[in-house]
Amino acid sequence: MWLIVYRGRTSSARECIHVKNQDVAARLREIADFLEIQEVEYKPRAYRTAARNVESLSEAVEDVHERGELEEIEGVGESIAEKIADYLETGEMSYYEELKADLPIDIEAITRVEGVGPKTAKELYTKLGITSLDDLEGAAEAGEIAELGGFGEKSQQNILDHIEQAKAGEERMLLGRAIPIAQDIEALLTESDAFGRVDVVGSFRRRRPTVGDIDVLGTASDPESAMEVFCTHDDVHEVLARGETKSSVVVSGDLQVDLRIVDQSEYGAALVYFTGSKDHNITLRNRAIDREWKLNEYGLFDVSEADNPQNGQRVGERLASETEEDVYDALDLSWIPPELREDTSEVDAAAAGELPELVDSTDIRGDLQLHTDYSDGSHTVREMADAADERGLEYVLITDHGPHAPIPRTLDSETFDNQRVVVDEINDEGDVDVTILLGVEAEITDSGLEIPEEWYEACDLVVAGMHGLPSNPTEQLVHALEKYPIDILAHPSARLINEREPLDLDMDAVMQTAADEHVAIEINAQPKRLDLNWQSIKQYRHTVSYVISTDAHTADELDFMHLGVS
DNA sequence: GCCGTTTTCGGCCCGACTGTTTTCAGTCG
Repeated sequence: MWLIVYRGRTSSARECIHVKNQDVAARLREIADFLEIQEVEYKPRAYRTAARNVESLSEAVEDVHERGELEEIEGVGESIAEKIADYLETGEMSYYEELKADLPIDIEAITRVEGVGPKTAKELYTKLGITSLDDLEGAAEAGEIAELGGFGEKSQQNILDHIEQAKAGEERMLLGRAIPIAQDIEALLTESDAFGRVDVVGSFRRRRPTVGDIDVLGTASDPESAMEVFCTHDDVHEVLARGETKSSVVVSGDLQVDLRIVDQSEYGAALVYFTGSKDHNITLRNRAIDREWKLNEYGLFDVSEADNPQNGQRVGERLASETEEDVYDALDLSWIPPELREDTSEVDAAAAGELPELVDSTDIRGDLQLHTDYSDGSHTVREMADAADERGLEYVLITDHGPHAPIPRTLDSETFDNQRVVVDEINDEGDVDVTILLGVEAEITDSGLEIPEEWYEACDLVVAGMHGLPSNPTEQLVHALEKYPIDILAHPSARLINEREPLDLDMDAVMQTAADEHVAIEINAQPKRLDLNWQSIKQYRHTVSYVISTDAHTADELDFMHLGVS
């Protein structure tokens, strides 16, 4: 058991995963940096792989440790497992502390500066005694860095340009916020004569809940003029790099956008490569290597006859590259939807022809959580009904907040009865082609579900959710699910991406109770929630039933549905 | 330091861009 802590922007940067997992991952990454400085071979990569896999665990690393299964984590062997155990048991990782004692610099912060890596950090420490971001800023402002051999004015200016960003920490942008920006860029490039095909790839195409940057792939008959369009359009705040085939710019909202221009005949291989994830790509590449082939962004090549397969981009006989389907097919795999390319056994499933059929936006018939001006929504029941009708929904469930929700205005017996009348009227009039169901979002408190007994009968469905931060959330949730006639558990982990860590829940217990009590689990489509998270959705998909709801508080928010679907 | 439907030893993904080099190391994705 540990406390959920808030440590400002830096620690809340990534998609909310268990804090301790992130702490362990951060230590392992710093170890990798220190080893890289010492020019140790291969170990840094091993530590980084372990860090990434610890960070993306869907459960607390402490729980894994308690079961004695740390070595079951991909990329964690005997040695790294010992170090993790050391940290979990003592609060310190002695190996890390030793390395840090030898080189007492804030490696994590300093390498956050764009363009500054471990080697540079070491150099700056040895020659100027720089140990922190403040030291670094001071030295750059004093012009000391440009004086160093191997550095120049540009290196120094680069540090000054990016130090504020490094101080602020890394904040990943919500997918919901990135979508309009990415669509604008895509439209701008597509409409330009310089570009042929244009696709937004990377974590955006995989529809991760947050994106670190926007990766764009394109074709162009004249790459130079295409780069000109990309690097000089109105919204470009800074050009980080500009080459013949690859450029990076920063646009509004401090969002980095990378463009890669490739040949039309190699577009499929590039799509695969730049859609990722990194681990998915490595798995694909290893599959190619097993066959004496080579996979890169230019294609899939048979290098069994090649003299020097490492040498060059297009070595050997080309097997595939034009479309994604060609590349996957050549590797004896069915085409894998981008959302699944996270290296969570999708490659094995594709090899066995057992990929699941994914839910699509066109499968969505209704929306089972939305709010009106009876509580904290902006629009009336009638307005929400019209909006749902416009979007072709067959049914919606109105779920205004019940008593004890931590908001100024909640339903009471009088307003609830009144809302029932309004809903019945709209249904009876029949001038909207959508069935309006009436429910409530009942607050789960330490006393249970405190809504009037008669509401259970009056509601078509009861949604229950937790908005506070109790010390024993698992107990409260399990108790509520067992004792009350709840139909849907809303946003189970209560996370708010970049703002609030998920509740420290025994998710196995919650999901099993929900299954036993026939309670559906909500996939909340609000950009900040996307809760239940995708890892857990996959983990419990054979245990519970899911509903996807927008939790709309305005008519426009009904359009969030696609985020929940993703 | 990790890992193995050819290995418990011998490999480890791969290429673009920048700045400062006079041929390449460092960084990034």
